[in-house]
Amino acid sequence: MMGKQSTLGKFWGKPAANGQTTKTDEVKKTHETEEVQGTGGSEVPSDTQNQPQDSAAPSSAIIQSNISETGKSDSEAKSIATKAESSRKKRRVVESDDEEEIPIDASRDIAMRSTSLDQEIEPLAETDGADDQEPPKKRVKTQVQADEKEPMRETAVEQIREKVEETAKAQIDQIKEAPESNPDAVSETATTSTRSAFQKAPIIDQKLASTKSSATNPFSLARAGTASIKTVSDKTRKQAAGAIKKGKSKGKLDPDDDNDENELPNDENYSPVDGSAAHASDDDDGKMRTKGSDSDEEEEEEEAVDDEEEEKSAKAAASKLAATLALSSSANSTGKSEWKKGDPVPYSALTDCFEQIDKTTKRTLISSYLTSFLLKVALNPGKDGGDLLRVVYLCINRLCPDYMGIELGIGESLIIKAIAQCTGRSVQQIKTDLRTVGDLGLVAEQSRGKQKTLFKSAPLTVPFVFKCLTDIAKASGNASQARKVGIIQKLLTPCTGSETKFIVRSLEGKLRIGLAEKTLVTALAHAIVLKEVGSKKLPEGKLADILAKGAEAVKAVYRQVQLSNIIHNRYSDSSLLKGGIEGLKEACKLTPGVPLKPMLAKPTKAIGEVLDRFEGKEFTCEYKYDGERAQIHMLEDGQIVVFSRNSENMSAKYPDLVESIPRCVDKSVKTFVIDTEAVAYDIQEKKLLPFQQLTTRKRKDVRTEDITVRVHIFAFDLLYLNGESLLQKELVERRRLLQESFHPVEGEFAFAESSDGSSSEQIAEFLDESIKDGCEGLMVKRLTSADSTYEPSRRSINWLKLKKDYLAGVGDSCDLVVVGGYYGKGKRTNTYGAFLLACYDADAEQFQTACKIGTGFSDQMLQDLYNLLSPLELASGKRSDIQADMSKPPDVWFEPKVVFEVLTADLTLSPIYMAAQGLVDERGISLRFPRFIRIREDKDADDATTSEQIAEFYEAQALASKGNRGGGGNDEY
DNA sequence: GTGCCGAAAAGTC
DNA sequence: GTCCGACCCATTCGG
DNA sequence: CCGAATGGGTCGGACGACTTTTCGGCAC
Repeated sequence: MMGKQSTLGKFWGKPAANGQTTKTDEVKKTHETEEVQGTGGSEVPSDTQNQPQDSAAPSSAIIQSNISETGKSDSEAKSIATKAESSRKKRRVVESDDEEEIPIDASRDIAMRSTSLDQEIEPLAETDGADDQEPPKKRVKTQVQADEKEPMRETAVEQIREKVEETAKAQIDQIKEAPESNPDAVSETATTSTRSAFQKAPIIDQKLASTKSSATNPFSLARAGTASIKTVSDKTRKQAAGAIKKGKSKGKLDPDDDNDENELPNDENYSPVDGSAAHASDDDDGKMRTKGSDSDEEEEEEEAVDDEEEEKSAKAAASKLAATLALSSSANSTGKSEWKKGDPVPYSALTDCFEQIDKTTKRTLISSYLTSFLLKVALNPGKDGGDLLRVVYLCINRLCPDYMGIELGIGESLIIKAIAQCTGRSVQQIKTDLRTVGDLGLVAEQSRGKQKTLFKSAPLTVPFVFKCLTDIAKASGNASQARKVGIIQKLLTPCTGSETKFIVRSLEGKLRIGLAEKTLVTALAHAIVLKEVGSKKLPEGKLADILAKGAEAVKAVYRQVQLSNIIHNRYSDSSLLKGGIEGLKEACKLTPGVPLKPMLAKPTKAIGEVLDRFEGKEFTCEYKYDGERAQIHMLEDGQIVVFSRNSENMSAKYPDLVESIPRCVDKSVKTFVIDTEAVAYDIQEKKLLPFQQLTTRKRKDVRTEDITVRVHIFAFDLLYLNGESLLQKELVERRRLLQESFHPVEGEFAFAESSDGSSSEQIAEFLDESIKDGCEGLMVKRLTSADSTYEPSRRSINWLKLKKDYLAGVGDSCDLVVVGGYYGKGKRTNTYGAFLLACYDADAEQFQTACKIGTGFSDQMLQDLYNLLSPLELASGKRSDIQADMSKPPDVWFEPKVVFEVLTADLTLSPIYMAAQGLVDERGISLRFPRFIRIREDKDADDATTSEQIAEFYEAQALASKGNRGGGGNDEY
């Protein structure tokens, strides 16, 4: 133990010696006399890397194996699973006609009801209608896929174009009369061409290699590697198992033999799966880059260069993308992700794509993988044409646009329950696995993997999965949880291979593959462009150019309108892309009633940094109110709608605003969108109330009469006025219009306090003021120039926020004892992911929990902390001198010994933490936004911040804002 | 059935 | 909300 | 002059306190 201590000592930052001292230190000078005797450890953290891993004591060996050996958990799981297997009940789920339904219907209805967006959604409605009438096709087909009749295509480019061409053609006449039976000419070519392509993948490879210098350049680089850096966990292994039969959907399945046939050779070609990409070297990557840009230059003139250099860079990027795209498309087809024309997209096709994405961390690659998949879907979007939309939703874990507020109502516990039932294992077993594996999806997959499937159910399809998810979301009321679990089982049962994993992750709401909305938008944009380009022959530079432009256009639209709207409006109907990219711009404009992503601000560490950035430029400082972001819209009919920061419709929560806002608007104003902060307000005292007060407002079915917490609006931006979008205007202009169009109303509406001063002193002074007035700090914004436009989510961080606790040495910092630990998940698997901290009650000689902490650690630190703390785990559980709420105990208890220095923004009264309980309130005190700073090596557990100190901090904080807030801490609630 | 309580989920920061 | 890490892209530095 | 190093910006994913809402289970 000792040995370890000192070894580890080297890792930690220096003790307080020359670092800043904690607030605690100052308060408590008495203790301070002790010298920092640099355990040899107080050296430099820099040698951390070189530290031989085994240098720590014995336990670390265990840890080590734990960490590096994924196999371990694997085998564990295996044994458990085998046991469980016998008891497993087999459930055969026959896909019902449910599948025929178009799930989107539901959401559409809701949309119409809950917001006035009928217009927006119209296009979708149409198609739905059409499809609904379509008689359900029975798709029992002979589905021996003609495997390969096509001679090889010349190049990947050819291939893509061809695919585009024929399918596009086919699609049109096809949709309405869905080719019933066997692959007719149309559908066949579509499928086969790609399929054969994929089977020949290696050959293509060679060809490409030889033709690299040819005109097809950008595509030829296809083989850029996915030097997979990710954990070589079993997912790769499993991949092979993830075979799917396609081409059939309902009814009994045929022997899988034919599948296997397809499968094996493919795997053969593909087999060094992770290596598959491996022949692709970084070299290639490099070449690709340069070549791409070369060609670029050649192509220059063509387009009116509206945007200066940005344009160029975007192009370069796109050309690269174009290149990777080819790769992805050929690689993509390696998975068995083909499906027949008119058939619903197989879920496995999607998960294949996910797997591919999961293997890389490179965003461009991710994007191109996705692009080629989306393209495929776009060309063959299922029988109702809505699969693209569904796929997109599945990619970002949504069911519908945010503002419709459809939620799954499913969390970890329920999923665990479902998995347990589905695999016949106990909830406890699953939880145990979760600890070691760190991901429920993987746990589920492993659990499933052990089961023998006697029957094979029909494979999952995207529409079916989507339908299940919406069903889950819709379920409510009595026994709804059981129903949800039932649906989950229905989903899980037919899962093969990695499908399980992704189903579960979808339920959890986290795909965890490095793909999220932003990346998806670019991928979608590229897919759309490619589809438009279709069969047209273009010089490759041109293509890159178009790609870039398209992406830019779609992104621009995306900034104004939710992603889902884009698709809703344009891409869900069968005649995908009616209006094309250009039409898109027209169709998706900023409209009152449709929320846009609010602009965000970047944290700033010092006033100096603000000045650095805004040197010599005009800027303004505004109060940063401590409330809730509220984007308020007024529609043409005078209706007021309030959206939250995450585009949730909050109108129901703020009926008072709906009533009062019109009073603040000038007569001339017909429609608007303003960006504001809603702050709790004491109408009697005319003071702002703390955030905690605001959150106690009811959220649903709020009637104005029984509102207890009044709200004051502080407006700081105007995005739309009388039919015109102001996003592109400079902030000065927007602010001017804002002030012209609205007028403050005492106790209800005001403009955010602002100051245009630009010296360091002025800012500092204003910052102090803001805090005295009960705000969090300042927002600093450019006033003029192109950098002052309102750009939702682009340079998403064009505003700066300046909070007192960011400023070095200003914020409250405490030294707290680590008393408990929580196992980490995801990338924190195999270390603790968070810790339970306590302060010290000197009188009672007890430790009182104060907060958990899970941020501020580097990966290395987390690792080191595991090594340091795991020996302190108490087998016997909580020590009796630790006061803690036991309803949700940590995974492990520690002997109180290690002290963390922790920074916090605020202190809050807590329902569950014990710190300083009884000193200022019945409740204990906790920390808002706690983050780890360093280990206090120089402190022992009983040198930690004491309860009294915590209480003092709290009082001081209440005092500091007394000027404008309800008095002290006691009478607030 | 009703009312109460606790756990889970979702959403704010 | 905070924070870290990987990637992308542009710029600068050094041979 | 070109490749390597550097640095800022983005994006994704770990994790925090606290509140209301919803649902299941239990006692009555």
